Amino acid sequence: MPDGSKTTPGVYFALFNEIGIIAQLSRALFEARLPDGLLTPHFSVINHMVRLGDGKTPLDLARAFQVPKTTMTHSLSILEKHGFVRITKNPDDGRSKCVFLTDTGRAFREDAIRLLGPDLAAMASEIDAEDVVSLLPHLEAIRKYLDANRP
Amino acid sequence: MPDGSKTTPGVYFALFNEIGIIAQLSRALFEARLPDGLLTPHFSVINHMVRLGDGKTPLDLARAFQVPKTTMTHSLSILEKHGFVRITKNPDDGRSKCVFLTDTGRAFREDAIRLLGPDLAAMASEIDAEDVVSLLPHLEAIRKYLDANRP
DNA sequence: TGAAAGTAGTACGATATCGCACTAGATGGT
DNA sequence: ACCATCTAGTGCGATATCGTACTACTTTCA
Repeated sequence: MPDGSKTTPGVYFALFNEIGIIAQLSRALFEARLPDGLLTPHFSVINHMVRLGDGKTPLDLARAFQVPKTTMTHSLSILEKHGFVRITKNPDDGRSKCVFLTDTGRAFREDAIRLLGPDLAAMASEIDAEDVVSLLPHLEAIRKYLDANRP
Repeated sequence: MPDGSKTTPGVYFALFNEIGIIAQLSRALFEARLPDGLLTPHFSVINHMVRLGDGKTPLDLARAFQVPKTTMTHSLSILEKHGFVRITKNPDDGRSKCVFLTDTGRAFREDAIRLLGPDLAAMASEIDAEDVVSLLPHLEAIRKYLDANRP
């Protein structure tokens, strides 16, 4: 019992343990395919803007990724340095800014996805996509619970 | 289709996205309950040693947590500074060392688990433990696949 | 046994993440 | 209109993570 492995809390321990390791390994896999200095967070921000539209504020993005705004400021400065995004003043709010994708940014994402294709295809041959689909709602529920109960 | 949301690769994107966010949120939840300068990796190493036995080498631990050995060296130095572990020479291999738990380290873990109890109990009321149990084998399969196919 | 190759750990430097504190601008109550 | 309060973004400092390169020791094999 002191190890918690059979108790109810132990189940959640095990869950977060597995998830933490998967997050780490999948991140490493991603980054092995990205060009030189680009990391998962950089790709993720671009990907998010392609999927859900650009023009959001840095704080919107920070909230979407559940990171402190200082972290997002830093990530965006990297993306801007690479020419992947363009950051403008927000005409509706003098404190704020807006982040827009550039063609270079879109191309970066396309390239990354293309380079990642073979890895995901290989994975699909061993981890059934239907299985993954059935996992997603449960993970989503856990994510939403944690998000709603943040410290 | 360019967003990948309906394609097979898109499913894996979504999976890793959810998992990444859950890892981040659960980590933040953990750390809110840990004393001052202690973080999840510190707790995890202690917890691992309680569950699976101490006396392992730093490299063993690095492999168990899928982190570079330099990261583990750093984590262990923190744990040693706090008096949670004792690091000795390995009598069987002059290059190597052995990491042992101290009573202080065990007490730290007990305290952390106790402080975390209410959070996990609250979670159990919304996220069914049986659901989590049924997720674990799938997550384990994914983790093992990723581990076996590291870059 | 002696040299080549491999392994454990560390030092160092680069970058990421994040908390704290500050500035500039917006908002709300009087 | 004014002042208190709140909010968006940033600068700074601390720590975590990780790659590279190095040392010391071990193993392998001729």
